[in-house]
Amino acid sequence: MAEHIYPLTGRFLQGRLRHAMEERERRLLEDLIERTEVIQGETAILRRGDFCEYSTLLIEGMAIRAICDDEGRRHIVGVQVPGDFVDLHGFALKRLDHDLCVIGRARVGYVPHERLRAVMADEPHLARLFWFSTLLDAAIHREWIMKSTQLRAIGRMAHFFAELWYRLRMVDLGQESSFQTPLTQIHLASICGISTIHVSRTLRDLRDGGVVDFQRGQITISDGDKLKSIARFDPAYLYSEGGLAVENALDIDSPERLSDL
Amino acid sequence: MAEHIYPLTGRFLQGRLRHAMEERERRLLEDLIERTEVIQGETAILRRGDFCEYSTLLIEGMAIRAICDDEGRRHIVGVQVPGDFVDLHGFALKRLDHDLCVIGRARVGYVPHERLRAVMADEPHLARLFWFSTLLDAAIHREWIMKSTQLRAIGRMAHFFAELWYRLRMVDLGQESSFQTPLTQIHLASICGISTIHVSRTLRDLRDGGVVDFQRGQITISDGDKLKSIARFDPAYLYSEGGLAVENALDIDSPERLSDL
DNA sequence: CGCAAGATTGACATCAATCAACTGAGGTGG
DNA sequence: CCACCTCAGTTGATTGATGTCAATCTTGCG
Repeated sequence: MAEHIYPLTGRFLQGRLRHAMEERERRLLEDLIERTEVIQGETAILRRGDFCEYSTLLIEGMAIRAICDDEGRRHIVGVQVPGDFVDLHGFALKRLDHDLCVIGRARVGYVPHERLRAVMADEPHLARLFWFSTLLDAAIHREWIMKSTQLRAIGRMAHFFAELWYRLRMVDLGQESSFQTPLTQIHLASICGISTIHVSRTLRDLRDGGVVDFQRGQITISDGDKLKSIARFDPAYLYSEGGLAVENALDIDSPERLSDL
Repeated sequence: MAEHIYPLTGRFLQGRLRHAMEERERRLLEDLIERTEVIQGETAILRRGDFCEYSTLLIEGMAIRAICDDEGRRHIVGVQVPGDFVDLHGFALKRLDHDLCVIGRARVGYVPHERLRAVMADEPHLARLFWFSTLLDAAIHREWIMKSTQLRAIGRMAHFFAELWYRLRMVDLGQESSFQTPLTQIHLASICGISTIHVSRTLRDLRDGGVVDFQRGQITISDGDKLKSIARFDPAYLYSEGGLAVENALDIDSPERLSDL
C-alpha cells in the first residue's frame, strides 16, 4: 500500500529499496516537491535538449520516454509508472537526449535542482538511492534491448504486459490479474517496434490463446504463467524486494549471495 | 590524445566531461585503481547476481554486457570501449542483472568499493561525474532500443558501426576512417538481433554499396555520410563535447540552449 | 596436415510490413 | 436528435525482409 503519510513520494522505490530509506529521508524527499501539477493528454513534460532546472516525480498516471527521428516520428523507448523519478537523470546530464511526455491524465511533482543539490550534499545515502533509481531505468532499458532483438511480435508484447503488470503491482496499482493504462494500440506498436496493424493481430492471438486481453487500456491477465513463458519473462532486472536487490543491498557488509541466483 | 600522465584512467570521460575534472580529481581517480589485469579471450569479468566489491575500469580492449536467457543463449545488450567504467553501477546496485565479459585481449583496472565510497563522500563533484558516466550508458541503451525497433538489419549494423566509430574516436582510438575490434560476425549478430547468416549478407551489401568494409575485425569506413544516413545516426546521445553536454553541463549557471538542438 | 571456428552461399519458409477497405465509438455542430 | 467527422481498431491480400537448413569455403592454429 502506498504510504499515505507521503502522498506525493510514497511510491518512490516502493517494492525496491524504499525500506532502505529512513523516516528522515522520506520526509526530506517529500519536502523536495515544490509544487505538483495535473497534466492532461499527450503533453511533453520535458523536451530533448531543454535545460533542466528541476526534476519530475510521476505521482499518478503514466509517462513515456520518446526519441524523435529526423522525420519527426516519435519512438517510445521507455514507459514510466507512478513513483518513478522520471527525469532525475536530468540533474546530472543537464539536458536530456529524449523527450518525456505524459499520456492520459497524470499528476507530477517538481523538484528544483537547487533543493536536490542541497539535500544530496548533506545526505550521501539518499544521494545513493537517487543514483540507484536511475540505474533501475537503465536495467529496464537493457531488458528492452533484449526483448526487441530476441523476441517476435507476440513475445515482445507479452513481455511488455508482464513488465507493466509487475511494475504496477510493486507500487500497489492494479489488481492481482488486471490493470488499467492510458495506452493505445498505437503506443504498443511504438513500444514493441511493430506496425499498429500487427499489434491488432497479435492482441487477437493473445486473447484467443487465453493469455491476456487488451481492450481500450483495460488489461486482463488470463494466464500469467503462459504470459511469462511467451515473454521469457524473468523479473530479476526489476530489482524488486527478494530479487537481485537484497535487504541491505547498499550495505557493503552483507556479501552473502542470493540463493535464487 | 590520451593523457599519459594518467595511464590508467586518462580515457575516462574523454571527449565528454573530462575537462570538467580538476587535476586533483584526475589524480584521485588514477589512485583509485588498486591493481590492473590483462584478460584474454571471452572471459567474464563479472556475472549476473555476483556481489560487487569493486568496480572495473576498462583500460584497453573491449567488453560486452550480456544477458543469458533461460536456454543459456547469450545476448549482447551493450559494448564498452577503453575509458568506460564498465561496472560502476555495481557500486550502487551491488549485484548486476547482466554479465560483463571482455572480448579479445583487454586490460582492466579494479577499484575497491571501499575506496570509491571514501572518495565519493569527500568529493561530491567527482561523485556527480561518476553518476553522469553511468547515465551515458543509459543514453546508449535508449539509442539501442531505438535502433532495434526502428531499423532493418542494414540500418542496425550501420548504426552500430557509426556508434563504435564515434566512441573510439572520442578516446583517440582508431584512425579517421578505420578501426580495429575483436568482434566477430557472431557478436554482430547478437548486437543487432539478426542471424549470423544475415549478418554476412548485410555486410556484403554494405561493402558492395561502398559504405563500410568489415574484414575480421578490421572496419574501414568508406563513406561516413552514407553510413550515418543508412543508420539515421545522430550522435547527440553520446553527449560528446559540443553536443548535448555543453562546456559546463554540470554548472547550473549556464542555462543557454545549444544552437544545434 | 587436419581440425575447428568463422564466414559464405543458395533454397526455402515464415514473419511482419504495407496497402486498401471497413467498423465502431465518441465528439461536435446544425 | 441526427449528420458528420475523427481516431482507434480490424481484416484480407500481397510483398518484402529475414530466419532456417544444408552445404561449402576460409583461416588460423596445434
